[in-house]
Amino acid sequence: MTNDAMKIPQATAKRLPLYYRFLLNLHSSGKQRVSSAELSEAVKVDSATIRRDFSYFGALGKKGYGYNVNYLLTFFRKTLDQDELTKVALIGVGNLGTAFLNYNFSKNNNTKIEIAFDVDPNKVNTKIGDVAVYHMDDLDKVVVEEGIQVAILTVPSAVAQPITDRLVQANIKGILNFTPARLNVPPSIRIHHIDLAVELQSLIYFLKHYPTDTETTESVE
Amino acid sequence: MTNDAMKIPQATAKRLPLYYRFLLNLHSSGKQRVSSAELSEAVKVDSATIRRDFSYFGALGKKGYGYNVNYLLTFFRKTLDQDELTKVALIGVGNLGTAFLNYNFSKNNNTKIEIAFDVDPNKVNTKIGDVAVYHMDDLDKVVVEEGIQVAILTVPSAVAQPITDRLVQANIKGILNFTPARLNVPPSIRIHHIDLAVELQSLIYFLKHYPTDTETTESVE
DNA sequence: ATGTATTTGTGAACATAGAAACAAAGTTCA
DNA sequence: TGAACTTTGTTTCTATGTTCACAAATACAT
Repeated sequence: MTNDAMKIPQATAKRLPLYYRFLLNLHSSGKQRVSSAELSEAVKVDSATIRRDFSYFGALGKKGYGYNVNYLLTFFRKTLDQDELTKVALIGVGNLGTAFLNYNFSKNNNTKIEIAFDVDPNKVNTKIGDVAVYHMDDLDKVVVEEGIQVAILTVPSAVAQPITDRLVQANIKGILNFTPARLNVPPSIRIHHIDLAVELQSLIYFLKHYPTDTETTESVE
Repeated sequence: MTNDAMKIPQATAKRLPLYYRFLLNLHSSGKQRVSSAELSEAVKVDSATIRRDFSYFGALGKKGYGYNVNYLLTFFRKTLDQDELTKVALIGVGNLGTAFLNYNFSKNNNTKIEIAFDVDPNKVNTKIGDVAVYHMDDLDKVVVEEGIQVAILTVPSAVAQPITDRLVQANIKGILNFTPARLNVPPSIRIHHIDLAVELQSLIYFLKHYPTDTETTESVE
């Protein structure tokens, strides 16, 4: 296991892909250098936070100058991609799953959805956005054979746990869970939950209970 | 603006919808009482954290007994729903947007997607999962007329900012942004970003750099 | 060359979140 | 009733994350 970046704060790690994407944008628009202030404007993260984030990797910038876009880009490419490609499978080719398959991941990074699984006979043995769809029955076998390490779970919540159990058996390392179910997995497996209903509800809760700037100050438009 | 829950930590606020959903599950399975330990098992949140979260709202439980499911449920319904319904519009009826329209939000809570917008003539003037699709040209007018307060943004990133500007003009209060774009909005508007590519990339980063329990300790099964 | 402008990298202060641990209160059962 | 058990609510501690503020280093203009 690579130890060089072991103690980088999780909050920082979550921002890295974001920085990377905006650096790509800057690069393709021909920009040679960028300051933490400019980057801050683009990604909406405090400039001090950006400098702090970058500093975990050493001194990447130059005082009085800023950061060299190409250098940063190369550096983060190495850091994020970590040489080898991670194989991802998508489980459940419904609307949400299809959205993922059409999303062009590999364009900006080395992440690539290798295979998809579903039970629908109309989808099995077709290709959606360049990705072959297998039958769910073959999940265990194919995941092992292909050495899939990450699964995106976009299945009905009723089957989320049983399918997760099979993924665990098939030696998966991480799951991106879009179902509302809270999955039981051994502690060696990492799960990120993205719960669409919760996201919407909590946004609404914030709107109602946490007045934003202009509402707190006396003037109300 | 309701001030009673003003200083509840954001982390707590984000967990409320989750608690609410699991309480609904418990209720429909006939359970009368529940302890923080049981709830912890179900939602995968430390029981002390759950008790702490609940305590912000006062003493909702009984020592030696736990929490009354019905009472909690009623309490959270009031807290989350805040009486009046929040009107939500979905902008962009692609795969991701369609996933939202078919997702049965109103089943578990009062959140309801009222209208959708798209530019595709095949979709305009149809209904998808019970929600009418309008043409994007009518966005400004309809949003104002209907008093829409929240928008779910599932459009191509190229048009994200211009559409956001129109939403701001139309007096929207909050945006759930699924595009990779970081939107410019006045500070009075709250935006939650959900960036699918970033989620996937950061999961992979964590897998590679943050060994989980069983990998750190010597035994590996 | 010299002086002024920038802009980084980081020490220190502050803010937020999570978890352990336990007294106090209530429950349960004989 | 009273003793043993349960479980909350909160105090305290620790960890994590963010921001300020500024010295040090470099760039740039004249």
